[in-house]
Amino acid sequence: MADIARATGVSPMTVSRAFKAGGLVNTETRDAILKAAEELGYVFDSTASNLRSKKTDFIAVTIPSINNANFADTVGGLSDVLSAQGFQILLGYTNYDMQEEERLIENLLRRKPQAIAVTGGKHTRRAQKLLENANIPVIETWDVPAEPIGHYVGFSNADAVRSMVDHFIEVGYRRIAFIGGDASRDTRGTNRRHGFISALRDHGLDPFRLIDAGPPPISMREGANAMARLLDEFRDTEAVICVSDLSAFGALTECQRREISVPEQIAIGGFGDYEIGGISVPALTTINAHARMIGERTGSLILDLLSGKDSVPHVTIQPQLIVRESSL
Amino acid sequence: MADIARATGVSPMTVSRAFKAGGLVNTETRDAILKAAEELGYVFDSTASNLRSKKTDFIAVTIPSINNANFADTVGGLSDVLSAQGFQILLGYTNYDMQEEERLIENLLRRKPQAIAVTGGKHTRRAQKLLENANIPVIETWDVPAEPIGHYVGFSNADAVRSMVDHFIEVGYRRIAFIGGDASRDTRGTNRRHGFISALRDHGLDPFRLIDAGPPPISMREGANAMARLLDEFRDTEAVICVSDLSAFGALTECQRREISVPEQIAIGGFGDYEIGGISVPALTTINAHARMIGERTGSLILDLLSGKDSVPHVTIQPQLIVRESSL
DNA sequence: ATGAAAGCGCTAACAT
DNA sequence: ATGTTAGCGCTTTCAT
Repeated sequence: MADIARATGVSPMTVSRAFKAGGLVNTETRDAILKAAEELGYVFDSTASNLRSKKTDFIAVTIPSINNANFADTVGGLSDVLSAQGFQILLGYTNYDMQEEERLIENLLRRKPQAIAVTGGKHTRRAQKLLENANIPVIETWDVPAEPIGHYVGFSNADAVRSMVDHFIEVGYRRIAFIGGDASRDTRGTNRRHGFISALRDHGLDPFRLIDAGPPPISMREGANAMARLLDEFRDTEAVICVSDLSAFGALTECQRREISVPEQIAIGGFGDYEIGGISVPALTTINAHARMIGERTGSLILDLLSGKDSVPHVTIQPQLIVRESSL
Repeated sequence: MADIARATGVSPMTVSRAFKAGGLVNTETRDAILKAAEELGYVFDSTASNLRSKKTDFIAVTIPSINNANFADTVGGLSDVLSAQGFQILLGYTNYDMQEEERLIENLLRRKPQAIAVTGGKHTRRAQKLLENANIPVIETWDVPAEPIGHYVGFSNADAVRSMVDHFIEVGYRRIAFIGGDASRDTRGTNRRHGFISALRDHGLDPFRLIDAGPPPISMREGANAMARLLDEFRDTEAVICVSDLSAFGALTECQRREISVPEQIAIGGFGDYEIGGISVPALTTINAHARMIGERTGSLILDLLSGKDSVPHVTIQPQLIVRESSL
């Protein structure tokens, strides 16, 4: 900036102002400054700006895995809303591990983000404390936390699955199984399984057809393997709900390999409304959790909070049951 | 840091050293400092560190879209290699648009990353210049650039498709079509189509069965729509190669809906070795471009370059043809 | 509309 | 092993 100031015969402060959006600078002066900057190959140094102004325009975001279309959609929504306002997302992957999440949150906070959005409503004690003391907006997503740290944009995974169970029962299925929902790592999957269990109980059915598909992420292949076990262990199963569309599609392919027709011999439901479920033959009944909208709402909430606008503390998303051929 | 220094009776400089990895600090002193830091709820401020030390530990990365398993894999590989060494990735999405890429690169460079990895080997003139003048390692990926800016980790998309054409012809297919490869935005897709065209010509076949699936990203649905057009326009087609596994799977579902058997009535090939292709029924013949390895190699290359180790300037990945049921 | 002075919170460089 | 000094490149604040 000093070089540009010298070249244009103004003070560094005027150069600084010329680069800001609402800078109160004479138009001609600004043009001269921008021209000199381009000629000198000047690149604005935000590290200095960050330090002095205590504004980084970073938004920290943690997701379990980048390689999941649902979370990618959420980040996409967040990114579109926030980068339009000049924010840069600092993305980190927890790999579905709360210890890893803690490390990640600690590292991200050192970068002085102006807000942080985390996936899920359950964290280590220390992570919880770090977030509480960070003194920036904290938004938990994809869940309804038992004790929210700050704000949240989420939904009840259990209730969402319950709505699918109700649908299956209404259509006439009774011997219903569930695939996935590892208790050790994935709270959302676990909540979905809990929702399944309590819904079956409420209908007077015994929820013993539970197939463990291992810790997340649950691949299509693992869904297929789980389906194989289900078909072997509980031959009279009429319907199965899978923890995600990916495992549900894997389960479908296992049926295709065994020439078991879906839904005539067994119905299948998934979760997440991934693209695959809408185009597979048969198409998969699923729950649309509005992944992208979660990101967009989180982004708007952050913008409101940072601009001091008053805003609702909690946003509850309404997941939508989508009935397709696989359960009819 | 001053507070911690006061509380522990040392100088701020010692506190600073206590937080560094190889810090030459007395063990007891360090313990006392870390304890005081924890008690005071101190969070290290990297914005100040970044400015003073001219090291941000940021690595900038641009990809066309976050919602693509191939690019997500590349970022995953990059992230695993780099975050283990304390680097934070600054991710940006170009949405398959070179103008958007230019804006993105300009913004990312202001953050003073220590290296930048971009997807593809073609950029606007200005983006090219920005990268050249950035004075940090620049790595182009997923392609073999005509004029590399710095380093690259990639492969020839055209040659990869050529290997698939060779396979199709060897198996006996002659009337072969190609779906995708929009010329306006996606250089990788375009290169694949070029590879298809020149391979067919080399085999003495006329490559006129080209179905445009629109600008990227090409969804499964768009693949299905393209397949519908192919089946209507060129009824005697024996085989089709799609620009990606996603469109290939969409094409497969269109065949399933029309009760056209694959590969008996028409063979299908994809690109990218997405999970879907390995588990669909029939499984899809594809090209594994080693997306994750591209990320890992790019990460290692960056580590080498930043640590002054000498390293090969260009890494050429060897894509692998994977023959599955859909082309037998 | 522009300028001058001061300082953000660290760490490079040098000293002991 | 630890301390002192200075300063990274911006922007806040106050002045004109």
